[in-house]
Amino acid sequence: MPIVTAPASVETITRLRLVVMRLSRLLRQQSADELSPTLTSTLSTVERRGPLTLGELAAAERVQPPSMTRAVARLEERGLVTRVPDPVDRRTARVSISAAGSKTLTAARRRKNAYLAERLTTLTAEERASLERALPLLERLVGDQL
Amino acid sequence: MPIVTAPASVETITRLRLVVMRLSRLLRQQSADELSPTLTSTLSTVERRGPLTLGELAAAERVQPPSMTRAVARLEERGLVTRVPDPVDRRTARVSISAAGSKTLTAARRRKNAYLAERLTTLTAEERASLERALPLLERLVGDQL
DNA sequence: TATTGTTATACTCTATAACTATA
DNA sequence: TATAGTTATAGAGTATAACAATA
Repeated sequence: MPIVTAPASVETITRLRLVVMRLSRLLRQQSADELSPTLTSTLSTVERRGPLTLGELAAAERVQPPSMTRAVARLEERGLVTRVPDPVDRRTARVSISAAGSKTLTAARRRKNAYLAERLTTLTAEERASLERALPLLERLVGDQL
Repeated sequence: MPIVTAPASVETITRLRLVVMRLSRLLRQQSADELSPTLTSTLSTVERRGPLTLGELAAAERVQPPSMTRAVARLEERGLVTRVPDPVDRRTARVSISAAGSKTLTAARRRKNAYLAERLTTLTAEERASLERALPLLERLVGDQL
């Protein structure tokens, strides 16, 4: 471990930005037919963190409330989430995943993962381990709390 | 190098997908006022790989030709790239970065990097090193050829 | 008044399909 | 005919501003 904590280099940062944008584009294209990355991410958060208000969801997904209104409306149309009005504060409702939502998410995950998994086979086991070690760091970068 | 190459776990792949989408969203938001991630990425490719035809650019950025037509048109409007018609094949032209384009890219890089760099300060030097090791692997995942 | 969420509107990015110009 | 690129069109995702309902 180095003693001096040099800041990340300009080149590293630039490459990180570019590779993230390109990878996200690839993932978005790949999922054209199914649940979009945006809806998948939202549905995953609903599944993982239980019933949430729209505002909490927007904060978790780091989008503005109108964007989340739209995303939840789509998920609801497709029967993947339900909204239960808060009995105390009638301005809000809790969004929960439905049985169909869980099922859809599982199936979507399988297909989406298959695509990435196929690309990951080009890496050695050691390289994949290296990638796994970097994963929590990326998550901290986006402020992901498990 | 290990003998057995265990496949990446479902959980790892899922997390990789989600974190990439969230990070890309964060980066896109952050650059609302300046050069968008799409234009930045395109301009970076033009800078790095020299004069390219529109088709070559589309392939490099992994978008369809109409998307690239649009991106290049925007960059051209803003004087960041130039198109030089191919003297032999008059259907095509070579796209090059302009002096203004280089200048803009450098400035954009500085601002965009500042944002990511700030977030990277929450990592230890060792963690940043870990992230740097993973970077080329992510690049291979998207098929980035330097 | 303040907060939560929605509606209205606009813009970027991307795609597919159909077309034009050139080879 | 085949290829390179463009135009037409559509849809997702996101934002800001203005609004409505409730606290």
